[in-house]
Amino acid sequence: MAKKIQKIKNLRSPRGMHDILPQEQDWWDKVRKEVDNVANYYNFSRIDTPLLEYSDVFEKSLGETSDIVEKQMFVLRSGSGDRLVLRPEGTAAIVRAYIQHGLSHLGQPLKLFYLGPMFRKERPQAGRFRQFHQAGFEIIGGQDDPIYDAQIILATFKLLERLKIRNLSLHINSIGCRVCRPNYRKKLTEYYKPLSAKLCKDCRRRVKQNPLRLLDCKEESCQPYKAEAPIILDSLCVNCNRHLKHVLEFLEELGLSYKLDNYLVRGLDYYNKTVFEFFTESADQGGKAFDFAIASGGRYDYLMDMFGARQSAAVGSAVGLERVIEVMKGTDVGLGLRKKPKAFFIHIGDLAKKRSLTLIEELRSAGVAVLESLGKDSLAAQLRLANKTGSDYALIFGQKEAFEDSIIIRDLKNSVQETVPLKKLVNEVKKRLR
RNA sequence: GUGCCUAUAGUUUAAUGGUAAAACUCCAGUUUGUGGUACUGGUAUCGAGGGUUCGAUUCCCUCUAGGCACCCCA
Repeated sequence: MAKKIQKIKNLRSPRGMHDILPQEQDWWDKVRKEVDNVANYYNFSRIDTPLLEYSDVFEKSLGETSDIVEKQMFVLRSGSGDRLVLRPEGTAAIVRAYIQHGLSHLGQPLKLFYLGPMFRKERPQAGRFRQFHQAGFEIIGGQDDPIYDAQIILATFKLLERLKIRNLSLHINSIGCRVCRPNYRKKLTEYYKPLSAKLCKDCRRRVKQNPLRLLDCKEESCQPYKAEAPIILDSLCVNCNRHLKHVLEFLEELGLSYKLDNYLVRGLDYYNKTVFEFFTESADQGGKAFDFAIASGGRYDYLMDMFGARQSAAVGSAVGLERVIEVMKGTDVGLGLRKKPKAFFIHIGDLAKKRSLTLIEELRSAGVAVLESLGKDSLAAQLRLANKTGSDYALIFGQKEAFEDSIIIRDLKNSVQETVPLKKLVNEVKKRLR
């Protein structure tokens, strides 16, 4: 008795995780290619780390109270009971690899880049997914020279520029260091505490838990207080101040315009001194408006410290590729892909069909882009496909031609065709496709 | 994780308490070896599970997924 095949119902990709379908791949190819180009241009070497890491890599480094660690990590338990997590970001894993393999020996600082999927267990929204892709640049080790901050920003800018992202605005700020940040936090808290009753619900909580986040508030009623709040620039220590000043000078030297944004604070604990985000305004007119960054980064000397690096200096950036592609699609710039000319092979009859296999192979190995649909036997259907795929020529090989050792080359644009001997096929086709 | 809205063919959208229309796409064909037009036909257990009902795609509940806001973030 034949077993009944049970259909699997409700097949779906997991929440917030998407298939990248063939129609989408051109965009991704373009992005991957430009990441590669820019990395090459600035001498960044590629590094790939596992999708899984021991949870310590992120828990200790991003901050135990950061949202990512508290509730956004996918945690797995291995057979032996180790806690593994799907990486929620790239930097911590790269620093781990850097330390583990003693990559400081490759020269300092080391310039690395990566591209791959990241995972965060968030509620999905436009521009926010549970599996998403980031490309990033890192300059690790050596001195905490502000020139590296500028180089990272430059490389990131160059990538976005090459991807034709218009109306970019670069926001930059310094969040100080272990010395000056606590001072600023204290000032901020002292300023806000008496105002507590007048603030929005979220801000009242922020005063106690995460004062820096007060600067992020978008609530109308809080804006006046925000405007009067002390800004971090006035609290920076000499060192941090000088660092920021140099970064800005370098950006000016490079002709990169920026907006000093005193309200910019980043979510991860490991940042110090320079933090920055790239926004795009193009999406505001029509289409979806993004009020989030498409790329961001900063200096993370403390992450190096935490992982026990000798040279505790590092700076990096990450680009959200889904967001970038979304913006690219919203502009009318398009991909500007040049179509390669191609030929479509058509067979008629059994003999011709059989011989098609070797003929097509011959063409392909000679470097000719050949399309075919060997499973379709009707001439009309094959021609229709040739037309739809945008092929330039149809190579028609039928019963008659198979006997004569010839083949028809048909120009699909002007419907002119010519019969040529098989021997000349490769050369004739190559000549025409050039 | 919280709140609100949504869920019908591959896609975009209709209608309806009595098992579903249309457009585009795709597939096949319009008499046997010539395409892009036209014409014909085909493709939906109406997100999943349960409940109310004689009967639900249509009403109710749960779950799942999507969107928006919050949280946070690329």
